[in-house]
Amino acid sequence: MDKKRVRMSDVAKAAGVSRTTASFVLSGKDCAIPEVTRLKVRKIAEQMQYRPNATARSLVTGKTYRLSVVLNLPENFHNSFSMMDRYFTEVISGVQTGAWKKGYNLLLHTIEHPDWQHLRDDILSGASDGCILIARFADDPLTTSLVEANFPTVCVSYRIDHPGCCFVDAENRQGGDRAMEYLLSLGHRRIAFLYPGDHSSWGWERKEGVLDALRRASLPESALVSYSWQENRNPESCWLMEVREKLLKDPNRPTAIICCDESRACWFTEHLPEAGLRVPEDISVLGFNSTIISQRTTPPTTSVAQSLTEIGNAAVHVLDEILEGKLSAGMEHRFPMQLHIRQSTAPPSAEYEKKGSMERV
Amino acid sequence: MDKKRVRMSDVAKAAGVSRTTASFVLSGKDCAIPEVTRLKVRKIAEQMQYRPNATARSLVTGKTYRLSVVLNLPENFHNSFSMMDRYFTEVISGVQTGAWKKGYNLLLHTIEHPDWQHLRDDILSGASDGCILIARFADDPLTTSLVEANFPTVCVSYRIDHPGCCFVDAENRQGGDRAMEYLLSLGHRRIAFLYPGDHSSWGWERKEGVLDALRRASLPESALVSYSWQENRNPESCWLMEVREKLLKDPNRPTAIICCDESRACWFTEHLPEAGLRVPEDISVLGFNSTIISQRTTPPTTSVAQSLTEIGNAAVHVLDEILEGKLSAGMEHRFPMQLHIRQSTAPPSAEYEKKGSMERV
DNA sequence: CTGTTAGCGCGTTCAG
DNA sequence: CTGAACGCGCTAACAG
Repeated sequence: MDKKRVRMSDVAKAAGVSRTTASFVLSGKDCAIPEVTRLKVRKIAEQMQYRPNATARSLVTGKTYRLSVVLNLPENFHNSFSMMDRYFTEVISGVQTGAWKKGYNLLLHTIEHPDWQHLRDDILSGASDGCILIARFADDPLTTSLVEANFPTVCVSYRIDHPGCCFVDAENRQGGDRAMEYLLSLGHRRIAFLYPGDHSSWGWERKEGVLDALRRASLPESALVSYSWQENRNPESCWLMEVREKLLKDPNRPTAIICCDESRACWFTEHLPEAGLRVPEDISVLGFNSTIISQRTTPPTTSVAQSLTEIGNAAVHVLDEILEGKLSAGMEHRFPMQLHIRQSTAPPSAEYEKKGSMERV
Repeated sequence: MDKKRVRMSDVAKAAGVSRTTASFVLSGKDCAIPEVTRLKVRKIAEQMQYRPNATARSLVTGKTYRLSVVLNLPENFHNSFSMMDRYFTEVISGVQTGAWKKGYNLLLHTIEHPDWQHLRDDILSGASDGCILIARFADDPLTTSLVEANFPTVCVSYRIDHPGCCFVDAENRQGGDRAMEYLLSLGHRRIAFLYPGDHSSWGWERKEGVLDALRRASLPESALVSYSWQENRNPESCWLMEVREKLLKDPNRPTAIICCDESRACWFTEHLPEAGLRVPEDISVLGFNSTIISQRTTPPTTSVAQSLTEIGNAAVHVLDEILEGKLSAGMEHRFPMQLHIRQSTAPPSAEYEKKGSMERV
């Protein structure tokens, strides 16, 4: 079997010095130890293939140089890993870069079902110095419990209503506003708004932005038809198809859709035509995130972009500052959103426009 | 600041029992401790918000229930994180599922440049029980050094030439064979083969498979024109464009391309037409992996699929068995590959076919 | 069935 | 500058 790992005391003995000395030179402290001894100890350590034991070191220093990362669960439990979603891929990419720059590794907690108490215990076990939670919800008990336990925590793309909550997110309100402003400028006057529901801070914020633009244009809130996928517990496709059915049967059909989720938006871009609604001739589709997914639909989907890698990166920086004690709790970082106009949006067709105006009277 | 965490001894004291007793009931051992004391200790622990310290526990048990994961580096260093590649996304997804089933968390080592010695020390620091290396190369010094250090290690999608090397991969040779067989059956007689080079086990294996099919059809090896991107150190696009140039200028131009990398294959599907080569009319393109990336090019790209999630999942199982001592080193797991025929491949056009036959005489 | 004791490997203080 | 000594929080012998 494995011979025992060589310990620091082994190195010290072999080098003919005390363990203290060995400890000092091997942890690279700037204490006053003669250059000769330093070199000798290092050389012996190298020869003996000495590797410091991270666990023992963590036990005494209280630092692990690891950051916990928790993704949310996909809403349909078909797929076990939200990382399949391009959103997570990009955020994690930014987190990875930030972690590297600050000298952390990432501890990816594996979860398959919403057993948040177990997950909380795992996070609080001391295996990491802090925690980055990604795309969870405003009513998430896990987040609340971590923040209340005073565990260094940063939320990405959402926040909870607690004074100690630190988070990094996009300017969702501004993004929603921009999306709506654009559709209004094209002439749309009846617009469907598809979002997760008000338990999601980004869903809620984007909705507020959309309403801002509506009010600024002096249009009634009834111009917006909201659909929430919050309560939906059926497989994904069902909700999408139900919404499509409702759109088709609506006598006063919206001429545009704003959909807060990228993959759902893309589904509409590609699957409304099957049901007889051409995109963008009969109906415009506007989504969010604007990753490669939106770029590659037919036609490409207009989308409100956020810099996901930048957000992930910032999350690590904020967490690092908390850990360094440079930051008080309750910080908020926001990044702007930007509209990427593609071919899934166009002015409403004359026919629908006319019909719309008549009914508005 | 933070009050000290409550320790097991605090719980024991509060419950009026010894630390041993507390330890036994809190680690859920099946020893004979009266139900009353168990309940009492548990209740006190709950009230005091006791969380076992994973570091201390690991120090004494020698187990962390963490698995190290190391991705390779993207070959162009523009993008810091290979996880942006769909290949990694899917493999990690499988790894995550497997890890969850076996009760492990994942330790994602952050690396930005090829400082493999530092990375090796990090992996050998005892912060994890074993290691999964993904899509590295046959000559990778990191892999060699870990295997030789006898650290529990599983390679995914590659292997090194060492008796102790455990790996999980697809049947690359069979996949290459199948791809070539298919193109030959369409009538292609001159085919370009784009691969990383022979330092990559999958590149080499797929090439062997391609040659198998060629030999079986009694065709000369000269029917295959190989291009390797191994030596290429320029930005990605340059290599792609250079190959495209060479294809264009080839008087005896191949009528089909087999490209071992999915995103490169997709680039050809979409960017050969710009240069005047229609796909598939003038030239067929066949790639690998067959993820959503291949499905969504215009036209969709024919591709040899492998079940990446299954491979990732298997990697964890193999590693777990090694850790449980159920498995000797040097295991190999292979998964079959399957051809997904799409619209980027077709019989060679009559003109090229004729020209090809004349020149073959 | 419970308490006592000895480490796990390392960081750090405090006399020599 | 070094060695002895203590403690991080917990597990697991070994006695009582």
